[in-house]
Formats: sequence, structure tokens, C-alpha cells
Amino acid sequence: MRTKILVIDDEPAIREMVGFQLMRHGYSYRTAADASEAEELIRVSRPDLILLDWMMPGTSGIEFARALRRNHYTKDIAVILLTAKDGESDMVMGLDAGADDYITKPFSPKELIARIRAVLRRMAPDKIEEIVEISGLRLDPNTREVTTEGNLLHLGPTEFRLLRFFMTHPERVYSRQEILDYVWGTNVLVEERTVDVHIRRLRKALTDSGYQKLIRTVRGAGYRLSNRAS
Amino acid sequence: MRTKILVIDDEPAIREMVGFQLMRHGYSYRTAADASEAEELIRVSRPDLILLDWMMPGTSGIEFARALRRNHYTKDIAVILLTAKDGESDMVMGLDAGADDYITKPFSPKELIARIRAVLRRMAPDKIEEIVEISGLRLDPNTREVTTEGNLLHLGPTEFRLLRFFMTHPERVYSRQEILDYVWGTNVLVEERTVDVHIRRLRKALTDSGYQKLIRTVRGAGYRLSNRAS
DNA sequence: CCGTTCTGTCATAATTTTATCATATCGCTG
DNA sequence: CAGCGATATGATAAAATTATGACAGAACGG
Repeated sequence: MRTKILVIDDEPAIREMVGFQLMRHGYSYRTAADASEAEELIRVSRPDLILLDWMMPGTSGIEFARALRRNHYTKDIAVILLTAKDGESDMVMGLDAGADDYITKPFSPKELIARIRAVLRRMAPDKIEEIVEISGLRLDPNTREVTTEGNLLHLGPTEFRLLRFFMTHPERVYSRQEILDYVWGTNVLVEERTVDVHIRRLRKALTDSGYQKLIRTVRGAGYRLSNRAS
Repeated sequence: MRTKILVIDDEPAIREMVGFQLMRHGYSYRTAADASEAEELIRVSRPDLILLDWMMPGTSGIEFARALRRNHYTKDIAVILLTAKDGESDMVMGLDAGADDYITKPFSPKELIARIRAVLRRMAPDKIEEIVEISGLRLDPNTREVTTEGNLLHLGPTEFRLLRFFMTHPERVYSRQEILDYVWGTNVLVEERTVDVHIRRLRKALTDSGYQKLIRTVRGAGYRLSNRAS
């Protein structure tokens, strides 16, 4: 799932600018103009990171950050403070309140994105993906290699994702639409028939080693991966 | 890369004197007159050690040191406090705030350098980097040399770090974003495509000896180093 | 302060991958 | 076994992604 970011700032212009950048960089986001609005959104869907304005009407940013840290449900949410001030004491107070970083206004889109990335990376160190294997066919997401008894197969990005999807969801039948949703991503404008073409390319790549028989066509329903005898 | 030191002191005379000594001893350094100037420099380029004046206008040295320790990005920077006082309590407070050592003014150049060496040595007891070798390509972090069957390769600093990263993390694919984080450091504003350019420079440097084939492009994913047959 | 080396970005070229279309096959049903 | 809808296949132009060369500004060393 995509990283969710909550932007809390009372200036619409800031919310819009930041939101635009976040969208452009593939983050999912929500905006709130004040603390109570923010609380509501957090309750509905816990964000991974909060961009918090220092100067807010009502509850101040610092206060809000402190409150977040006190709550068990929210204490692991990353917080980046947005502040117009540049005094040193603000940095100290901000970090003291539990903020993970802070950005002084005005800031460039580039800086914003870089900071967000930095904070998120600190929070989630590399995860090692699991190797999947089905009767001799191995797929390693870490090296992005697919091998059969030592032979390396060449797959394009989409074929790779497709095979990976099937290998992690074996036996069950998936309709073309479902496959599009899982492999291509939801709300993508692609013809259903395109799945056929990629299935074919995947089979072709698996053919030399005989594994193409793993991908079964289920007439009228879709496709499935199975290593059982048919 | 040479050890980077940041000198924070409001007296120009001190900055100059210390700077001269640092340069004379082969350290790379920057100076800042106050906390906000210092913050800026730290953000731009993380120093390995900070020489921090105890009495600063605005944020005091102690406060600044505490703030450094709280921030993930800066918490491993060594800090030496420069203080005119010599009271016992100051030492306690200073070390309490996370300083690694302190020097009382006035101090001799000799003492300054000796303390710096001592702190750096203490900080990096296991920083004796190991030589990495992959099928004949050797990289020695200590001498910063890369050799292939006795031939010395010329690499720029970035190419060196890049190769070193790959050699210490072989086989696995890394996205441009991850490479930026690991090789360039986290708080940096650099385009993803810049990675491509450095990959190319690295490959060019490895070409004469045939090792450029170690660096593989993984379309849609990033790059990886592999010595396996392809 | 000056010349050199190193860096980050661009614009452009070279490749690979993708989505479709048209057409051939296949599988079931009556 | 003819007919019909569903799949497989091959070709292809467009879209994405990566490689490369050039260049200006920054950093560095003296």
C-alpha cells in the first residue's frame, strides 16, 4: 500500500502546493486545516507521516506533536514540522516535542520530498523479500532473478510481476480484471485482452524449461497457476 | 574522504586560528558563527566532528549539543566543547549533554589536535574498514584504492562510494532512490537520473579491465552488482 | 586567487517493453 | 462436425526506460 501522509496547515495555499507535490511523487495524502479536523482524519485512517504546521490556530503544532507521542495508536507516526520561524530554539523545542525533522518555510518542493523520503527511510529499514519457489521454479525478488535448475530466465518488468503474483497466489483462478488490479494496479486503463498477451509472453519465457504448463487457462473464467496434475 | 570538522564559535579570531590548525593537519573544515548558520552547514554536509563553543549568542552550546543528539541524522557526530570556564560542573553538564570531550580556552594548537584525534579514534574503534574483493576486483577503503590484477583504477569520490556500496551489497537490486540514500546520504537533493550518470562513470572506469559487466541494469527496478553468469 | 577535478543536470540517442490489433486456433454445444 | 464465442499468436507502433555526451557550477588543492 502507498505511503499515507497527512498535511496539517491552516493556509490553503500551502496545503495545495504540498498536496500537489505529494501526489506528483506517488504519495497518498489528506489535508486538514486544524487540529480537530486532523484528529478526525487520523482516527479514520492512520497516516504514516504527518506534515505539521508550527503555527496553527487553536492547538499549536508543538502541542499537537506532543499529544501524538502520548497516544499509543499514533506514537509511531513520523512527524515533520513546518515552521516559518528559523530560530534555534524552535529546532530544539520541535525535536524535543517528538518531531522527526522540521522544514522552515519557505521551502522548495525538492526539499520537501527529500525530507519526507529521509524520515520515512529512517523509520523502515530495508525489508528482505522472500524467495518463492514452486517445484523447481524460483523467483527471487531481491535479485529480481527467475531461475529454473540454474538457468536464468529473462522476463520484462510486467511479466516478472505477473509471475510473482501467480507464484504467491497459486492454485486459485483469477479473472483478467482481477489480474489487472493486482499486477497492473487498480484503476488502470488497459484492455482485458492485454492480459492474454502477457500470459503468452510469460509462457514463452517459461517454455524452454517446460514450466509453461504451470500457467493454466480456465476457459470463461481467467487463469491460474497450478503444479498439480491436470 | 577526509574527516570533516565544523567549527562553531562567534569569535572570528578563534575560528581562524582553529581553522588554520585543522587545515594544517589535513582536515576539511567549515566554520559557523552561530547556531542557525551551523544548522545550515550540517544539513548541507554532515561533519564527522563539531568543535562547539560553550558560550554562544542565542542557543547555548549545551543546548545545541542536546539537540544534535536528539536528531537521528546528527546523533553520531562527535562533539568537542570549547569553553572558557573550567568549573567542574561545566564538564559534567557538557558531557551530560552528549559532548564527547571538552577543551578549556585558552588552548594550544597541540592540545586541540590531540583531542580531536583522540575523540575520532574513540568514536570509530571498528572503523578499520575491511578490504572487499569480488572475483579479482579489490577495493581497499583504508587506502581508498581500487585495483584489478595489480592495475590501479582511478575513481572519483562518488564513484568510489558507489562501487563500495555495491561490493558490500552484492547481488541484490537497489532502486535509484535506495542508491541515493545509501551512497549520497539521506538529506540530499539530487535527481534520480544522476545515479545513471554515475553508474556510467563507474562502468567506464571498470571497462578496461572488463569488470564493467559486474554492474547490471535491472530494467524497471534499478541496478545490482553480480558476478554470476548472466 | 587560479587551475583542476568532480558533480549534478540536460538534451538526445539507443533500447526495451507495452498495449493493441488483426488473424489463426481452440473448445464446447447442439 | 458446423458454428460461435473465447483464447492464442504474431506483428507493430507507441510509450517507457536507460545510456551517453556535453556543460556549467561547485569543491578542492595549492
